[in-house]
Amino acid sequence: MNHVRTRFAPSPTGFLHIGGVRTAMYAFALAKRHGGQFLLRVEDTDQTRFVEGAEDVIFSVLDQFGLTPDESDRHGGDKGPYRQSDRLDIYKKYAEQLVEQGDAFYSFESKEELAEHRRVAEANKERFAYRSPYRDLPLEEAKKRIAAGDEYVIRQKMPAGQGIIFEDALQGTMKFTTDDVDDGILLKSDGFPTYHLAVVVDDHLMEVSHVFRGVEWIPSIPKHVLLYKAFGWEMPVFAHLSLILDPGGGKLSKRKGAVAADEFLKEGYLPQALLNFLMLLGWSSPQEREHGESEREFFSMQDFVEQFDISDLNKSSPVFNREKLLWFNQQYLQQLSPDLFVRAFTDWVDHYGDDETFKQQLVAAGPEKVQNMLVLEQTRVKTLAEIPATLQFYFNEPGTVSFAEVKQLKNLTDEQVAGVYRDFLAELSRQESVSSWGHEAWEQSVRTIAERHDVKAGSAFMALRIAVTGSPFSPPLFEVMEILQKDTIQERIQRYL
RNA sequence: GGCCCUAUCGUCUAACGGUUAGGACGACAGAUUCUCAAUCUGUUAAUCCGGGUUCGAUUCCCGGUAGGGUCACCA
Repeated sequence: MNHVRTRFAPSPTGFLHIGGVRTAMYAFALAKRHGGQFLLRVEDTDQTRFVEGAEDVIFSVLDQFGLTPDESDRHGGDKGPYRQSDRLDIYKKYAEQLVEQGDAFYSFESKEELAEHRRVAEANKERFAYRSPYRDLPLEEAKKRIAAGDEYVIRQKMPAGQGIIFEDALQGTMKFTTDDVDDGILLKSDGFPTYHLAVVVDDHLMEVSHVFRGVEWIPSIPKHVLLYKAFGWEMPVFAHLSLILDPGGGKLSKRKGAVAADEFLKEGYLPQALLNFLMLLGWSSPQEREHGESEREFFSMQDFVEQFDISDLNKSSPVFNREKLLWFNQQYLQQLSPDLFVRAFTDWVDHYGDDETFKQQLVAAGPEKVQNMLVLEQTRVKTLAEIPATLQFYFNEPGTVSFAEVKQLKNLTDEQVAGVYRDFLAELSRQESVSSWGHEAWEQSVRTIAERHDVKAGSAFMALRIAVTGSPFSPPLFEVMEILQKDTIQERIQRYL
């Protein structure tokens, strides 16, 4: 495959759907696999949907996922401009060319006429493709009206009864007829192109070789095919990607959690985990089949790039399974070296942390102590966002807990619990520090104390855990005490006496 | 409703005419453990239905059913 150029072409709506990341990833991978270019084009032809700062979101998200474009408005490239609103004169020129050729026409219907058509179509229960009454208006007459100041659009002139056969790299062969297709608008009355015109013109001019886009574009394929034909341009290879479905049915929606790419990041997912999860939604490695490596499901972006091919994609639509994503994230979190884990968390706090008190507490504790705390959490959390809550007890004195509510302590007498606390405090006061006490000796002491008061060792640990952390769930007690240090431990246990 | 697409455990998927239909997530059970996790082991569960084609269909064809997409001066 020579000269592979792919593109990602989002609209700047202010947020990037997680499905868009998957589309971009596939496009990115194909380009990289074949030593080609991956470009980013901003499709901002809908003025009514202009959102301030939306382009920043797109660039920032792609960057965080490592899907950095080779060409774009911000990365350079000689096929620009890469923002459609900066290409208006280009679209106008090509639209007018089509009019001159007879493949499009100036059209003057009012909003009312259009609404009437729609009403009739609906009443008939069946939908007929729209045929504009202006499609056969002599060009001279149309030009006169325009000169007179009439508002106009340019519509594509759909031929009657023409079969269209389309070959999709993923979907296979599809057949359509122009009788089902509208005389669709190519150039709007505000001078902006519609998607159909812009996408064809741009993909050609930018020399895009492979187009990845969602299946929602399939119904408009005939329009695009006819445009390529009218211009006499060769079509790129198309792959219409399945849509990611919501567990509740339909397109992945916001009902149950995030759908925007940066929301997932904010929720504490690692980009590489997200990417790995996403790539498996509709793709499976060819190596599985060849080598029987059916158990493999961890792929770095590099692994993916090395083996990605359109033919390994699935046509059916996958359901977005948040449990599995969570599992992937946990796995990736665990695989991180302690240093990288700490870095991932501190980066996350810098980016998304909104608790100023907590941030100050981290600074006050110092990097070494924070690292010690974090290492204890590495196998215990599934997302980075869970971490702040788990560290609270280090910084804030926990409330006291009623033992009656704690399973292991229910059957103990007040005497027993108090005895354990008093003896432990006595032992502790003899130690220089928790660290110098040492894990072995510390644990032996607790066990001995437990025995002395006729309490199970587990219950003694639990009683201490509750006093020190305020919760029946915590990281290993000795390590926790080492971080908290002698004085704090004494104070906290003292509260129960 | 018209047009288009899809259909293997609850979910993601493998098996490109011949397998005891495999793996992963989840769930459940056990092991381990000072708790919760993590880890290890095991169990659970699928070819949508009906016709063909074939010696033989998860796999090919047709129909049904179900799900999805789309029918804008939005992309």
